[in-house]
Amino acid sequence: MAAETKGRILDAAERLFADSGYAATSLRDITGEADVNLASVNYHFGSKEALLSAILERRFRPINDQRIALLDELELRASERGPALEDIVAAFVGPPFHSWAEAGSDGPKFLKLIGQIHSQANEEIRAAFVRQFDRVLTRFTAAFERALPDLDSGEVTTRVLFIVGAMAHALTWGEQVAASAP
Amino acid sequence: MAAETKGRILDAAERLFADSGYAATSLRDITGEADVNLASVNYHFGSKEALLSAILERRFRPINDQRIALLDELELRASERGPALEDIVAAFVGPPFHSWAEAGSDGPKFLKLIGQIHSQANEEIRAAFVRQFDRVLTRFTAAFERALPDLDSGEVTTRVLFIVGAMAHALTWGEQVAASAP
DNA sequence: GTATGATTAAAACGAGCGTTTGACTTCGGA
DNA sequence: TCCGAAGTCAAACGCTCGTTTTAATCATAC
Repeated sequence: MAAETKGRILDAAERLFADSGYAATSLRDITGEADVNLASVNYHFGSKEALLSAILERRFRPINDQRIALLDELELRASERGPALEDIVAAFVGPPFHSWAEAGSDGPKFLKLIGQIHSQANEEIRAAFVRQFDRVLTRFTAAFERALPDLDSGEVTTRVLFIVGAMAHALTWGEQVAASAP
Repeated sequence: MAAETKGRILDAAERLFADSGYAATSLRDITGEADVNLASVNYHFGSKEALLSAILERRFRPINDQRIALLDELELRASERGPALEDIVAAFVGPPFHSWAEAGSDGPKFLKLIGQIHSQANEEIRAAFVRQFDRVLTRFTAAFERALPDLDSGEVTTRVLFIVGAMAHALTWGEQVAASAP
């Protein structure tokens, strides 16, 4: 029963964190939704914060692995000047949306969580999150700089920031906009 | 002393909400930072949520007024085909960054708050926030549709979403990126 | 069948939360 | 000078929070 309980907690917590944010979601909300005992969160994960880390780990690892793999492939096949800008963007932006399409009805929830996390300012959470993306940002920023040799690296960093922001925001709000579109 | 206390609460709450989020910031944090009595928040504003509304009101009204004024001016001077796309974008994106430059050291904090609010999913807060921007989004979406007659309105809505997201995210994270830039 | 280790259950802990209360200051106008 | 409204203050309210504890239950190997 252990694995099942852990999974139910992860699923419920992911859904609730995505909808209401980390601070606004209580462990009682989570265990109530998952229909498990309150104490099981601390038993299986240790703390509320460790639970969040487990959620991020479960979802982001395959996405970031796929990003790196796509970029590896691009760079193998590319000419000496490196991959085309559009291909790099696609390799960066595609995987999370792809996961969305792959996952069942839980997909959109976890994408909303990404957007949610992006604006949670708690230092420890931010640090854990940024650490997950360190290798990805390093690799992609380097690829972008190679594809955009006329820009200084500060400008490239800023533009990557815009991509991430547009993506995160679309993941957070896209559902509502899509629903209200004619 | 009344006005001074109210202002101190507004300033401190804005700063703390921007740094840590609404749910994660307690009234004791706020009154401690503002060096006022705990009860004064409920005395002057009624509740924690009403305090947030007061902060939004104080900051967003002039920005949105300026956006509308800039768009009015653009449309007055424009040809029959309406203002240029870049000018509409500038009228939309400029005011919050402009406020940032105008405000003193408090400016960046309130811009971070915008990004923070954008991902706070509490329904009441979201509703109050969206209501503030209703007229702005209506006016600008119409202007964008006129400037981009080849796109259907759903695509325009999506692209406005990207602009807002890139902006909100840059406001939230730009400080850190700027600090880490070489 | 019973001992053993892993899991679940129920209850309670102390701390912090938003809010309310009621007494105490402050201070301009009668 | 006194009054009363406006504002401040310390204290407490009831409640929910994350976490811990202790006991009950389960599965499994002997």
